[in-house]
Amino acid sequence: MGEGEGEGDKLPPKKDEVITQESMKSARQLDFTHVVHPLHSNQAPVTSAASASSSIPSPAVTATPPITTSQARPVSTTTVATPIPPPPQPQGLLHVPIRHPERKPESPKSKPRAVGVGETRDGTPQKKKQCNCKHSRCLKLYCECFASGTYCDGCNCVNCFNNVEFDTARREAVQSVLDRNPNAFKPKIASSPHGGRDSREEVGEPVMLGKHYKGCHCKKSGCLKKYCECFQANILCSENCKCLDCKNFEGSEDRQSLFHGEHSHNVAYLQHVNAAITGAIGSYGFASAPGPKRKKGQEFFLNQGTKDSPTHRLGQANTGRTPSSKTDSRAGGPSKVVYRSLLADIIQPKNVKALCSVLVAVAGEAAKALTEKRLADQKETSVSSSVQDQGQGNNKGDEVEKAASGNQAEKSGPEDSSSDGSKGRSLSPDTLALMCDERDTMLMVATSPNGSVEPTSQLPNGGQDQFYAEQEKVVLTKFRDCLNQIISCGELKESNFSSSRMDLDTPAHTAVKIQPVVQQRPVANGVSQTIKQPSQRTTTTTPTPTTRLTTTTTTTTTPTPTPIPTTTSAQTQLHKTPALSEKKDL
DNA sequence: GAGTTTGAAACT
DNA sequence: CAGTTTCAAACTC
Repeated sequence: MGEGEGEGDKLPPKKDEVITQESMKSARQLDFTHVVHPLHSNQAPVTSAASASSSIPSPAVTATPPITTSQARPVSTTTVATPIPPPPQPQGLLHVPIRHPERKPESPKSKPRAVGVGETRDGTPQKKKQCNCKHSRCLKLYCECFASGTYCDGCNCVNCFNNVEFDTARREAVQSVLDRNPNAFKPKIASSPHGGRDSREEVGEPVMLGKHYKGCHCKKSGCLKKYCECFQANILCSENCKCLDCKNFEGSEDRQSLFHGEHSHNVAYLQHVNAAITGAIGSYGFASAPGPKRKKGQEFFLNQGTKDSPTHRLGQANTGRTPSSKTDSRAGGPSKVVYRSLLADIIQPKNVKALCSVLVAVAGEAAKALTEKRLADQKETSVSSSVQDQGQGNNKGDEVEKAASGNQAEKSGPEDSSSDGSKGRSLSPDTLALMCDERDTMLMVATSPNGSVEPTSQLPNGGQDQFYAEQEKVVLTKFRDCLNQIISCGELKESNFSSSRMDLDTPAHTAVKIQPVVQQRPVANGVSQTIKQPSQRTTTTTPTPTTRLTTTTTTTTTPTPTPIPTTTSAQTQLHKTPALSEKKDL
């Protein structure tokens, strides 16, 4: 192969790519009118208009995360600004997973590809894969960008037609593809036929996603490599698949060893764990969303990367895996492992944000209080020193303080300190860690007129570390309290879940019953507690806690319970915690 | 980074 | 619809 690539004129337009201006309809027209979406029922519940547009391969209307959300970013390529005026579309369309999500999770072992940054539905930055097409002009489904309905953006492709300049050709290609397969631009991974995952998740029901509507046809990969679309999408092979020697089924030892065995420390696994935890704070971790792209994510996952969507991967527990021959032959192993925290429906991103705000506010308060205290101490010190020893250096008070601090030896001077602080320690580490969106707020607090809260400018160097230490202590204490509240929340939910399971322990709820548990070990800081497993019928898969998880492992990853505490009530519960309610006071 | 393998997409 | 070819990603070395 390889012949004929190069300049576009060398590529004779194939019969399905000949551009006929007269007959050509706009991409939107094409996509909105004649495409039938039998799979729509498997997608997230959106309006009919949204469903129609969800298949539109034009970036202007696909509303895939990378396109729709990246406009705030300084992306300079032409693909971001779409010349096509986007048709009116429901907001819900923005949440339609990107097409071909199974392609998106970045393999930890794959080559480092040039990537752009997209965002998942919740705004989490996520890598957008970029194609390397050479012969398809990015106008065939071979091209991931084209297949996902997006323009190529910063890709490494050659002779790319998948951009604004060649929009006409692109539209024609779209039409051609749609003629062949009206579902070509639909997500190939169907969620539960019973409804969208969103609605299910809102009621706390386990999100069962993932069924390749065409199925894979793998022969040699055992469906345990990313060649397999199912595997890549973190889903199990289904009865739709026509694969040979499939190992991507529940209970597969190969598959389990891949995820939980000797590879338990690899990046993919960590992505799984992280995705699970991400889910605990409200992210869907939909791998696909290139997402999930936790996507993907991550990349589920895992992302993604991202095999970053455990829930996604395990999504077939009660969906579509109808008792087909394939299912029957494979089932029998342990039930599916759903990495989903009890807190998944409790902790929402806004809660995290609120927590950050609270902590930042606490930091500010602490800084203020400490500053006042310090100034008072300094007054006393200076007075006493002047009385007792006027002949000695006028820095003695500072020296004493330095000695008390015990860690200021290498301070070179106020300027250095200030500059150092601006680079590294102008804010305490915990504050920095919390400052994601609160940076402005924090700066405002720090520089408030009466506030004397700005330690860098108002405190002598000698006490800075101690100052920060004290501030840190206050903040971390508050953070610990908040985490304890969250843990209590989860325990409450868990206990409700456990009790309710007894009620639900009927054959009709078998799928729920068999969900196993992932139990997080308590973390070293002693804050978290060992969470009892609600079910003993489950296989315990204990992800190895990593340093990356140090903070978040204070929450427990447990199976998704039945919807006992609804999201609303759970959130209310969370908001009742002193820590979060304190924000109002502040 | 180059070459190979793989399976989906495209084609016949 | 089945078989073959093309293609690009995944993977290996």
